[in-house]
Amino acid sequence: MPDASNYKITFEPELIQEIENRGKVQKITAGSTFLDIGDAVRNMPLIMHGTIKVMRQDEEGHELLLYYVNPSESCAMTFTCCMQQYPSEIRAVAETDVEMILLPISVMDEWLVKYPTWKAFVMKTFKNRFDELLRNIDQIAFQKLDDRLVLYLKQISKSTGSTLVNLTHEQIATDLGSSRVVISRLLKRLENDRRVILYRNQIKLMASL
DNA sequence: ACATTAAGTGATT
DNA sequence: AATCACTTAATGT
Repeated sequence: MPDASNYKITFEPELIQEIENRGKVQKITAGSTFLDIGDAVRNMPLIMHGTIKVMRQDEEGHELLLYYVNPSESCAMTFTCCMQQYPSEIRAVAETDVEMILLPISVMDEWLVKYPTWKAFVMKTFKNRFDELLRNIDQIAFQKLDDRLVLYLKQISKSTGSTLVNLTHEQIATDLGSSRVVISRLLKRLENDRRVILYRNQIKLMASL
């Protein structure tokens, strides 16, 4: 039986019970795609451990990082897709090894009226994601790429709890929807300003960042 | 020693 | 800021 105790603060005991009764545990390994663009959404994931990376892709196959889904969260996009059975607009890839509880989408409607905390949870994930997307739009529209890069690096280091970021310039570029050359140049400038130190496959963030 | 992959750089659009 | 073309550096076999 799944253990939903992660969510004790969020949900009332009866709801925790229901989640544990009706949910199934699924583990996915780092790097595997758990939902691709066009796939049908059949389950509502509740993340227990790990991080899922949600991204979008344009016609030429360029990827753009949308957001991360962390433990005690669910994906706002799956709400919108699964309620009306629309195919997924996004791709979700396990950033780390991930453990989650899958809930049948049929419980959505039912719980929405039955459990106030469930409704609050759904609304909160919507609001959080919406706020974040707005911020991202601001960034893309109004901010220069170097600011975005700095923010990106800070976010990574915050979520890994380390000042060492183990990514290639190439990977960063695809996340930010840019090209490797550009990222390399920006990073070089940051290094000249003593805000980072560059290694192969690794970037050390300095306190001055 | 050689091949492969990551990163650096000038020139062009 | 993106792309091309090329160089240099690091790493694996």
